[in-house]
Amino acid sequence: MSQPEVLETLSTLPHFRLLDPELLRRVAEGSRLRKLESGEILFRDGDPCRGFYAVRSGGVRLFRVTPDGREQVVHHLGAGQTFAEAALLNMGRYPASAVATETPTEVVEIAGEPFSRLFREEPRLSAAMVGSLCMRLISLVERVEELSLVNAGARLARHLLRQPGHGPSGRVRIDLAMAKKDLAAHLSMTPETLSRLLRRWQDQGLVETERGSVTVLDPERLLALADGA
Amino acid sequence: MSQPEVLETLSTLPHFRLLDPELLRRVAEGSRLRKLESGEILFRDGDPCRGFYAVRSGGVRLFRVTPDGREQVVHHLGAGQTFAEAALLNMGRYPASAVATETPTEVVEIAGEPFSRLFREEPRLSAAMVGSLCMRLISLVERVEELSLVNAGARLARHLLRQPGHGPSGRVRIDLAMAKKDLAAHLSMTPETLSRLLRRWQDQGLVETERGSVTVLDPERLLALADGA
DNA sequence: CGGTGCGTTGACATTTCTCAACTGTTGTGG
DNA sequence: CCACAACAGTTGAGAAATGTCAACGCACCG
Repeated sequence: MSQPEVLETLSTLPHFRLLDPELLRRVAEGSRLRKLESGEILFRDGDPCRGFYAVRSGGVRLFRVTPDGREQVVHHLGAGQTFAEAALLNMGRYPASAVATETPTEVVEIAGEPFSRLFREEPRLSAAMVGSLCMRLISLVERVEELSLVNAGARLARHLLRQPGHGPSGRVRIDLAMAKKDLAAHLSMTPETLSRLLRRWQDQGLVETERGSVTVLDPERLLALADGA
Repeated sequence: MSQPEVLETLSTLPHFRLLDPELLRRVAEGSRLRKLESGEILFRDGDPCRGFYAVRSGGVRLFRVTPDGREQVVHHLGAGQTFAEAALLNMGRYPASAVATETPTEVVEIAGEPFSRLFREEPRLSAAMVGSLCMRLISLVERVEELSLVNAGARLARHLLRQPGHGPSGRVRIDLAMAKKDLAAHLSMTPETLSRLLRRWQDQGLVETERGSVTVLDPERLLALADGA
């Protein structure tokens, strides 16, 4: 009964990726696609909780209105992100308001009642959600630790050392998942700084760089740099 | 039957803080306190999952051993933190090894079987866990956004604007939850830089500073700074 | 063959850190 | 109650890291 888009969107969410198709179908049954225009309000702070949401396309802004009428942005969300899970499962009311920021914006609304029941009756569902939340939590904590490092070199070194593919000691090739400029943005530095860092390390024999990959030659010294040497 | 320390530790965890006492007691029944010395192994990568853990005191390091025998640190944990929830609920095996890093280290072991059953039978428990995970997720995402800002001024401005207590427009007093040097560390800058920023803003009439609090006088211009002006 | 965008490099400006000195507060022991 | 140590916070000067702007090469794609 539910549109194919709903099922497709849900199946790509971290929360539900590991669910078996049957269970996923049951989640989808209680869900529907909503198309919004920029500025359209999805729910308001204090509203009773109808359900939680996954962004399929476009963008959503979560905000609170302060006592003096000012709008405080809590969060921006884009495709593939979910929100208001906690509101649904714990609080019964939305703790912030949500508005679409683009035209068109598509969201999947996972209705509260059928979902809550499913959540209660199907431990596989709650376990999957806890699992996906833990995973994201871990990667975010790592990200915070990475970004907390003061100097750009330490951030890059640490990032490289964390990548998988650290096979035999010495000569470890790491495939960059993104373009260098995106990596730079991820590490909160400019592409120029990234380029110069890699250049210097290459001159010092620490790494080799090719298109789309970096080969670590001396993990020891790189580790020292990551610790802030 | 369970030690009072167990109940006390569990009750301070975000996961369980909102649980009613009866349910908390049942979680505690399946838990026990373990005292470890530095270097003592709690579990190894690949072991079947006995349960998950909360650190009560001391520290725990999670690590993986790479194919070439190198030890890769995945994570450090301190008092009040939990780990291996996802391993327990989804995977059945630990994806990393855990070792105590201090003497003494106390952890509460929440045994897998009683807890899993409780998790399956008590939606309040799973809902509380999902809720606490969502909260932490949100605050971490905000932290990442904050740290991603390139210049120190933007990070500080954004941090101030996010604090609660924004009452009447203009003149908003914000009580600092921590000492200035800790705030500086939180924002990944030196105390000197923080001091100079506040000094400059004070001279420009943007804020006033007292011991332990900052009063925002001109939220508008501060917002511009947070956006990177 | 040209255009477009990424990556690199250089010169320069700015921010931020480091080091050092100084101030004020707090807490402590005599 | 006072001297004094310990520590947070401030301020200044200079160094280092990083960003900005501009130019260029190179690959990829129509």
